Amino acid sequence: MSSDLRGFELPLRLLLGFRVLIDELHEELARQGHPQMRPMHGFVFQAVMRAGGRYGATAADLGRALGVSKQAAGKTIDMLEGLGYLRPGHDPGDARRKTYTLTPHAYDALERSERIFEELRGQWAQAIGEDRLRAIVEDLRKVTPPDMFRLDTPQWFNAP
Amino acid sequence: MSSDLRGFELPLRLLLGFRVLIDELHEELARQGHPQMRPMHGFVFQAVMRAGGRYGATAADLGRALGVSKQAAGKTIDMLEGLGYLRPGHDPGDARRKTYTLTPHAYDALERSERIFEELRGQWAQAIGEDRLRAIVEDLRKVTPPDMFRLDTPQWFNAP
DNA sequence: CTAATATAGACAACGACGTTGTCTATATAG
DNA sequence: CTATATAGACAACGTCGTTGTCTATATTAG
Repeated sequence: MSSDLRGFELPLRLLLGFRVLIDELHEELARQGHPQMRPMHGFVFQAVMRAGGRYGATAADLGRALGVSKQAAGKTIDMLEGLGYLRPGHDPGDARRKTYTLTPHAYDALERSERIFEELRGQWAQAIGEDRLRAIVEDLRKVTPPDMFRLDTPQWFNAP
Repeated sequence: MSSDLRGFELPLRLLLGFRVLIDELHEELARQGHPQMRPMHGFVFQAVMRAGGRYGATAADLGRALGVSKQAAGKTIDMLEGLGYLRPGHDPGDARRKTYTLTPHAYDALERSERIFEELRGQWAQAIGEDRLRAIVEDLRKVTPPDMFRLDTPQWFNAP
């Protein structure tokens, strides 16, 4: 674990940091009534809110937002509807659009995620210092793109 | 992109940082004679070196190291053998074991990856400062597990 | 030495999840 | 009015993971 990964350590630590946060988030979410939530879902919820129009987002909207085909987005929507996180609607101005919006259950999950992330952030701040933690986020902003929602769906992202 | 992702920003930045580094690595690797390398492969190479015995690693070794089934590991091995990154051998002390070791082509890829990562690290250091960059890695060590090689194979990790 | 158990590897069936392609219905632009 | 673009449904398929089964080889217990 020592000398043979000088250059490899930075990317690896970034990935591990992400995974630690996401894994702990979902362990806690499961305890708080959302055992079916997957890492991908939070991003999908965000995308549903952003990508849609006034009456919600369509599969095509979602596909564009997440960087997948509309068919793949449609399957994700079906699953989330089945889990009670999305509900169908329609756009009175365009009969083609079959829209979806977040249910209260989904907002609950988002709010809980927010709180859990803040708790985890607090733990990290305790471990490394609030200033250093803030510095990490500020620094990463300088070297990462501003658009956060093209994720190209990693598979472990979807793992149960 | 502003207020509705307070708690979400830290994990997202970590992921984006990882993706930026990995994507740029592979763009450059492709230019340097390794267009077929995928994000997963570097980890597999590391695992082949670590997980195996004196005569190389088997599919079962690799599966354990990467957290996937031996069948999945076997398919990965087949692909990497086809690309010229692994070559078969055998263990004189155990006729069951069908071992694999890295080819010179794989070592070339590893060395180039190392150099490219150092370059990217240099770019980041220029953007945010060498001390801050070092701090990021040191801090992340404190909040991430020491064992880095259980990755559970994300799919985009495998994307072309 | 032999018998029971564990492990390596091959093979097959299957499942999750993504893709592309085709088709119809509705909007929108010329 | 007509041509083009887009939404959505449906189907076929590819990739990559899984589990289950089978044989060969090692290892351990009696």
